[in-house]
Amino acid sequence: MAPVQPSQQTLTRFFARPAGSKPKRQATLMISNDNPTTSTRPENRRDENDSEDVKLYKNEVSSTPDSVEKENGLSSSPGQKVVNGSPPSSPISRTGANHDVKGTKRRKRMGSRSGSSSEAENGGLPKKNRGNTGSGAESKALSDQNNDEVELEMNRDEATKAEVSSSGESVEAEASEEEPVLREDEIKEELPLAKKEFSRKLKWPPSLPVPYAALCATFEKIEATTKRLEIISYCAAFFQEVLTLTPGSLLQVVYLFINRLSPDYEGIEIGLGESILMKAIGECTGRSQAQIKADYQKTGDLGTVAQNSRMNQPTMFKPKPLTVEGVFRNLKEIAMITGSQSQSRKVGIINKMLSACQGNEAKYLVRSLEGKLRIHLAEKTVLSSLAQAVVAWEAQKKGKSPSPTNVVKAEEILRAVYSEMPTYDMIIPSIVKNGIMNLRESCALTPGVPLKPMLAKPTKSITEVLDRFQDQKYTCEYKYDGERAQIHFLGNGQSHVYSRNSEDMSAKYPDIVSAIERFIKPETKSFVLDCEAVAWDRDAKKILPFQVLSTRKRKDVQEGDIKVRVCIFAFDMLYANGKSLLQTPLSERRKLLHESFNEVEGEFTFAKYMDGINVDEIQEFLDQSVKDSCEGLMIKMLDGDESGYEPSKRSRNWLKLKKDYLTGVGDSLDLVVIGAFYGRGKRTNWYGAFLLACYNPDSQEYETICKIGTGFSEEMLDTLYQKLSETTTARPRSYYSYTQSNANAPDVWFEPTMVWEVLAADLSLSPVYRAAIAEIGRNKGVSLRFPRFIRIRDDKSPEQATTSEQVCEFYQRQASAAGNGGGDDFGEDDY
DNA sequence: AATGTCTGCCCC
DNA sequence: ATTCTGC
DNA sequence: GCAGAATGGGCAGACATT
Repeated sequence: MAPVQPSQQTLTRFFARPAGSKPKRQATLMISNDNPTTSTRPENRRDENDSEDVKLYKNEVSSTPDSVEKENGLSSSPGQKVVNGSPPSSPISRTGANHDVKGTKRRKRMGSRSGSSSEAENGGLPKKNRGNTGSGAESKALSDQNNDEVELEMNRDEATKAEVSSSGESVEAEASEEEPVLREDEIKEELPLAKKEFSRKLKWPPSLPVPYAALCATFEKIEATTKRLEIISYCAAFFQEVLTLTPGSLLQVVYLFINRLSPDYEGIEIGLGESILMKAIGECTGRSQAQIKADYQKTGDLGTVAQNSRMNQPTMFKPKPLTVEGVFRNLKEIAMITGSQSQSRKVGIINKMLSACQGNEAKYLVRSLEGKLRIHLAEKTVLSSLAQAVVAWEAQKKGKSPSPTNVVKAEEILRAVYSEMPTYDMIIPSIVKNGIMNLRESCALTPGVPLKPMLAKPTKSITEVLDRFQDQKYTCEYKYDGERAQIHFLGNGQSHVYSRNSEDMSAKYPDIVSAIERFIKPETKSFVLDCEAVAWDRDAKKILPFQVLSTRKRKDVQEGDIKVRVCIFAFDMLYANGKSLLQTPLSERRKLLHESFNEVEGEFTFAKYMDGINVDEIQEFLDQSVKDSCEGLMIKMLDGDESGYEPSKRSRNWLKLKKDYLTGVGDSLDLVVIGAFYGRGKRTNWYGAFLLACYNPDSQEYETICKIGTGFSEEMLDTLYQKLSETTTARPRSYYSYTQSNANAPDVWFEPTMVWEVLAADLSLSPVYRAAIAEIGRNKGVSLRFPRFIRIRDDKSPEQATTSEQVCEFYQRQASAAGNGGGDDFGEDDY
């Protein structure tokens, strides 16, 4: 909400870096090994990276020699052992390091958890940590002094002000309109200051290509904090710089920030993942796959692996520094390569880029290729930042200061426009040309461009639903278990089907595309519908499970070859005959929907619904929905301001109620932990997921049933690592039944010691898991859909875990509950 | 031609 | 998909 | 409550390998 944020919060509140964030862990690691002074290295490290980047393009792209010498001096200053932004590769053994990290982390965590109840006795640990990390702020100031004395003065100045403004911030965020004066101040003073910091470090000559290093330096800054306002300020400052110096590159810059190559519906994909990336890194650096893999395990980040191993390859010629344009072009080229040898050609391009990387560029390049930037910044934040940057830029052109009112307005406009037309290819040129305030005129909801679908919040009980909707009018609809389908009809006879993620599925559903006109009443000329496409058995005239739908072909589907038929269940209408209906209340949208189409059984029907009902009726409707092969209910506000269609918002205006959300209702199993996978990102140095099994008393074997990776608090993950790492075995026990050929094998195997309660939405027939494989009798085991951890069952031994027979019963019961008459009868041909 | 591996703003 | 976490 | 980032099963497709 707050349109402008004091960037200098960084300086005064550095110590408040949240627990569990990556930098914190690094700091913690070092605290445990070094004295307090050296524990400030992470801050130094970042500064140093910055200076490296500055050197990069100041020396090689252009020539503003101003602070280069000073910064060189800083880079070579003693005591800065971390050169390339990696955590210090600790001399102690991995195990030892883990113990230190986890020990410290755990104490801190528990301390902060119990903080309110026993502040006095536990407060010491977190405070100690804070103190140590907090000295980062001092050290930051110190290095800035080396760096640039003038800025030090500014920082101190800012720091004082930040104390004031940040203390008023929480109040202001909630009552944003009451203090416009303060905001005005902030705008005038602080935005330019944030900008100034970047100008000094990240300037490039006007109209020359944007150095990739400048973008990566911004990523680095962003990654170092979790404060959203701070992130936005870095992001916005960089965008503004791009607008000022090289406006033509803003589109590519934004694409790199959101880690995409084009609008989703164009379907341009990088088409390479972890495996090939590891191969590329190995090839480029002359290191073995085993080494790469070990590094990956240790750092939890392929980007860091690439950055650390990059230097090993001697280069004869110093490659030209990377530019945003060049990197973007190469990424797109990689995405376009297809056919035989395509993978090695992709690797070739990657290697060329990697050897041109300097400083932290390799890290972010690899993360871009992976498709995960992991810097706590994604679409929504980029949107806010973009709005701020544009307002500041537009004001700057007129020699004025940006007004906070305009910032708020611009953010609103941009958000609304983006959700209706999520296409930066249209939005950014329009902004640059016509200004952000006029954006609505050029970009609005248009059939042919998919909009972000409205999402629903999970609800834990019927009571919660009633609490939310109180005495207001609401409606309950069946939640069908299929695939979201946004159907567009352009009026020229053309139609398209888009998925929940705005992928163009028209090629997967030629049957829908050709049939849609039969369902339209004559007066309906153009529309956008929100629907669920559900697998449909035409003979039995009933809904088929999601697993059947997913076997449909996706490409080059000929209508005659279609094996899995679908029925469309329409539940909303977003656009009709040239008019957007997003602001229209649901009751009217639904009325319009029903007036505009004819139902055809088994092909096109309206979602079943029931309006304005009480608890018992909801319960009954919920049960009925499950009997009718649905997942549960959607509950939606029917009238008033809150009943509009809000694209991309998982708003409280739509709730979803599924039987497994209700405590004590879903399928709950007690399963044995027999293996684990190392975690990545924020789960580095922990297990990120586990392999579970049920028990078969007949064979006395543990049969794998699923992996599990959600439902754990960080504290629990820590505990689990400590407990389970002591039960590892070199090989799987002989009495474990699992699929061997598969790459599904865990990183570590355990002895069977622990039982967990696990919740699932459904049971599925699995190609890889072995649970109840004999009982089912189709040479397929059973697995769980949407498994999540509930709790440890200390009261159960592994032999008391859920048995294969019980798993089989669960599976059969589910099939009959769905009205399948005692056994599911789908897909028998396959077994 | 059969089989194996990897990938997906995949779908959920 | 579900879930947890910092803001 | 939002936004982001961990993680699940399982499918068709695309390539690589045999």
